[in-house]
Amino acid sequence: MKRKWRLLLNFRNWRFHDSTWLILSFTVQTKKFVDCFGPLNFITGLWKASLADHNFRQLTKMIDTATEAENTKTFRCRKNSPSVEEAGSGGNSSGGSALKKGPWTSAEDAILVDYVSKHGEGNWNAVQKHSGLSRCGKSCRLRWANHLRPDLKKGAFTPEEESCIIQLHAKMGNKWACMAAELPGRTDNEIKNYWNTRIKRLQRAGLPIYPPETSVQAMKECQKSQDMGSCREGEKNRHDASQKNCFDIPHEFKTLELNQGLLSCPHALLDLPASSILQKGVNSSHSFGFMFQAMHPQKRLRDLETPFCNCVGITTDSFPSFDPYEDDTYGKLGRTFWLSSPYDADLNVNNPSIVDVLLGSHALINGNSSSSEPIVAMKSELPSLQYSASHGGSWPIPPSPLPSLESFDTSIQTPLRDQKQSDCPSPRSSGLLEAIVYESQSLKILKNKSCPQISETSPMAGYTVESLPQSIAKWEACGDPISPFSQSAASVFGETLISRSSSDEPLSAEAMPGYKIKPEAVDWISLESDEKKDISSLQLECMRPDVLLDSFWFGQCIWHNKDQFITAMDMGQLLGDDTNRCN
DNA sequence: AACGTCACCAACCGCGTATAG
DNA sequence: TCTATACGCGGTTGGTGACGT
Repeated sequence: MKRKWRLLLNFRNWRFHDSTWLILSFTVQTKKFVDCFGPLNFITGLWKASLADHNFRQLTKMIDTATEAENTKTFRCRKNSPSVEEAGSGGNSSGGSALKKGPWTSAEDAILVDYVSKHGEGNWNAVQKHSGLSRCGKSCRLRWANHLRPDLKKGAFTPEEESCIIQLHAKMGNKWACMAAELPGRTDNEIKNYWNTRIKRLQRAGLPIYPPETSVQAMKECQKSQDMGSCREGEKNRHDASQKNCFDIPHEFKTLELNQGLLSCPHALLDLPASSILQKGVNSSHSFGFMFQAMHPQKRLRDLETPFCNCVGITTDSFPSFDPYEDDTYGKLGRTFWLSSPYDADLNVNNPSIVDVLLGSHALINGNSSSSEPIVAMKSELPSLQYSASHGGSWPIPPSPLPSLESFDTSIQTPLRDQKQSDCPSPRSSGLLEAIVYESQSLKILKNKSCPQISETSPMAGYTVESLPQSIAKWEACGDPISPFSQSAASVFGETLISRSSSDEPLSAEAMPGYKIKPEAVDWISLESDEKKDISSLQLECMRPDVLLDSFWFGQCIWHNKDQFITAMDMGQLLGDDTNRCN
């Protein structure tokens, strides 16, 4: 039995090395194990089979006692890799040399609650020292703030809260903490998670992030403050405010301020800031709410037919009204999809100026972008297929390969509008390129037109109710698989964002955190010679049925790192033996 | 039943800021 | 003024269960 513990010990130490981490990349469901070892992943089935609960603690105790010296040595070795150290810390080491990570146990919660009730909040690093919790102060604070605080409100957000969050986000942007302050009992993390989830949902559905009412309201507030002179007080002040007063106006709205002319043109609010998409990425919660979410292919069109009618009913005097919070995702597409796709080519053909206006984007003028926005990510999300595909069609061809976004401001100013478009404007590309093209057009327009002019020349007022649906119908009738509807920018973005990491870049250890392919020979070398013998001798037993069964579970290990096969088998052997013993 | 996908959530990490020495 | 430390915030990751295929 002693030998087995030693083998397990070796295994435990091994896990502290990056190269062996994968060995333990299994799911743990045995709570006791988690409680004792922390988030150390293990093989549930094997563990359950091999160790009864009653001797579980005994096992861990033995391991800790017997390996104290080795652990000390190991920790010293791991000192250069804090993350690994923390990740590997079982949480039961004494002296605070290792901090536990991962899910909190009820026991830890109790300790923390007890500590805070006695000492109050704050001084979180002292918690570890005085309470014996093997958690860093950061973790303690987070746990308390997000879960243990007595004033926390549990459960799903109420519709009122959701409404509030949307409005707050329209005003504040990603100031989660500030938003949480406005929502008693809710945490910034909660709100953030909610928002991110919601954003994903809306983007998948191709719906605007903000309901129009919220957007308009935020803009009104902005304009109001502008009228009061506060806006004009300077961007500097506003920037300061964004840092301090928690009532920052998202720069999308700031941009609107910059385009004062547009503010006087309500329908200009219908702008699609495709550039904001491009600048920020679709995951950006700062992405402007008015953004036309590109429609998904035909199947969505039917759902949207009615809303399109609603959409075209928009006049310069009114916005379509609806209850933006009727459901959580504006799931009733028909109700909420109040703006048409900007990639409706027929729109462009038949009513080019409509597109001009629809796409005329204040965001284009917005050279600023939140520091928190994933610009870089967005840059890399540009699907290369878009450009190459565009060559084959009559869609406006960019004068150069799809520019990087560093130069995007320049590229979108390219007067592509002057380029002749064919009568059959089916783009041979998906939405992103159109977005770029359209944005370039609209930028030029915005640069050349003042807002009143836009207002006067706006086709919105003269836009017929039939036009949009008809345009869509044409696309549907054409059945053009590569029509703008067949692959929208949004879908491209979304899909690309989701899949990119696995498809766009060659896999490498660096690109795959946690997947350190190269084994560390030191693990094996560092074993005592008698331990090697143990392992070697155990290999001879590998043909035993129970061992084979166990080894099956280590398939991942074998696959990822065949050099560590022995260790995996060793572990399987160990557990197999334990099974025998316990049974 | 197995598998894949997605939504949700908890927790971690890095960075910036505030504060004390 | 500089440095170290504590804290807070926002972005991101990883686990898990539900659901669909």
